[in-house]
Amino acid sequence: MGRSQTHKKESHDRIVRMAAARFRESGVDGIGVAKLMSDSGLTHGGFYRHFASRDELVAEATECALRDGGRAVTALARLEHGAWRKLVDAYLSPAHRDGWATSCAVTTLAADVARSNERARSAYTNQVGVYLALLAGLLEGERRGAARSRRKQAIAALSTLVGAVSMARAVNDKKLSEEILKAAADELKSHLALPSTQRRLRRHGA
Amino acid sequence: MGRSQTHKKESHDRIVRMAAARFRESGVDGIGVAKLMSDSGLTHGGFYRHFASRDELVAEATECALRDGGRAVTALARLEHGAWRKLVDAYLSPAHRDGWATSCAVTTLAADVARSNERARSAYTNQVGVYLALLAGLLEGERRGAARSRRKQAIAALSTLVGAVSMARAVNDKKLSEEILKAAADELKSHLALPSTQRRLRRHGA
DNA sequence: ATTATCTATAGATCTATAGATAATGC
DNA sequence: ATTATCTATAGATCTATAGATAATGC
Repeated sequence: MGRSQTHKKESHDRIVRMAAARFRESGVDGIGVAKLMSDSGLTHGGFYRHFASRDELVAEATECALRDGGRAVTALARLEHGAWRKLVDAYLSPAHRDGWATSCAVTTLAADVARSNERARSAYTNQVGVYLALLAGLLEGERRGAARSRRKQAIAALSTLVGAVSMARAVNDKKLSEEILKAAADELKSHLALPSTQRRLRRHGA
Repeated sequence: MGRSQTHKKESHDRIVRMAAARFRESGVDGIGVAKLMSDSGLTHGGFYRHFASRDELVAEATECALRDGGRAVTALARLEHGAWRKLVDAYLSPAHRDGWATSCAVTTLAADVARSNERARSAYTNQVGVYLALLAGLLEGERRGAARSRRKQAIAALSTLVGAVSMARAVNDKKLSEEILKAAADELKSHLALPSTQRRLRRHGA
């Protein structure tokens, strides 16, 4: 039907975006080329005029998925007021836990990327770097110690976000799932966003 | 060749243990029934006399993988001295990061379990409960606030462990990977294992 | 005329089943 | 005689390719 370069680029982007969503939903091994193409409104025969191999799509879709999540997190981190709190609450929300297709790929694709090609892994590595810089910047706003200490805190905080969402998705006890999200959010907010005196009071009292 | 019930149980266990390792290595969708059977020294035709479906093996192998990791963590948690420190250091060690086949399934199979059957998810849920009880128990040893607070801290700590290992595996920058493991370990050890006065000093000084 | 996409298919692999084989336990 | 495992195969699905078709741009 289409023959123009523009049309081809649109098809290419549609396939990549579809794969970025479906890979997050079903896992990178959970959906095949034929289904991805038909979901994108195309037939599977055309696939290899767009990508040298399935693996190349995996790389492009991973890049796309990471960019998605990155945009959302960056937007929250740039808020004037309460950026840390809002970022933590959004990341650890039931909506993010349940919204696989549009979720942060640093959590959702972690295991798939670890077993995937170098291009996907490099995109993941860069995105982790971006997140750590954002989080360390927010900690700076809270005046928390030296730069080296802030980086460590950023790493621990990102780990907590990723781990909490991973576990909240896997458990099939709805109460436990929400408890995990809430506890991780509370700890991240109380440990890192309050002046140290309040922090002590909160810890030892009610 | 074999015909005894004993022999059958041995074959069954061998298949489950093989699957528990291979599923962690390659992902639940990353290896097929035929390969699992030949790796277990059997032919694929016999598979369905052991399991009603592939999904049943996924459930049993997930239970087995979770038990593996659980044993290792429980052993560390029961140490008289420095249990918290040793547990954190072992979980966040390069050896655990790289040892997929024998690693803690709460991290390694999180995404696969989340998309898997209820039996696998229930096993995962139970194991998370066991870990939280162990960690909260260790926090009690450190005299840290009320039980409710300890449970929250245990959830945040387990999230940090799981997230740090997930990311350390996915990034393809060796230095960043080790930095993630070390920073998460340092934060977990300094935040939770020191008396609160030392904690304040450490945070604001060197 | 070019080329993005389509139809059709090769060859490999997947889950699952049917029936044969051969070691155990009566 | 029973039954754990084997050989063989069905039918679906997977990645990848070859050649046909039809819309664009000269």
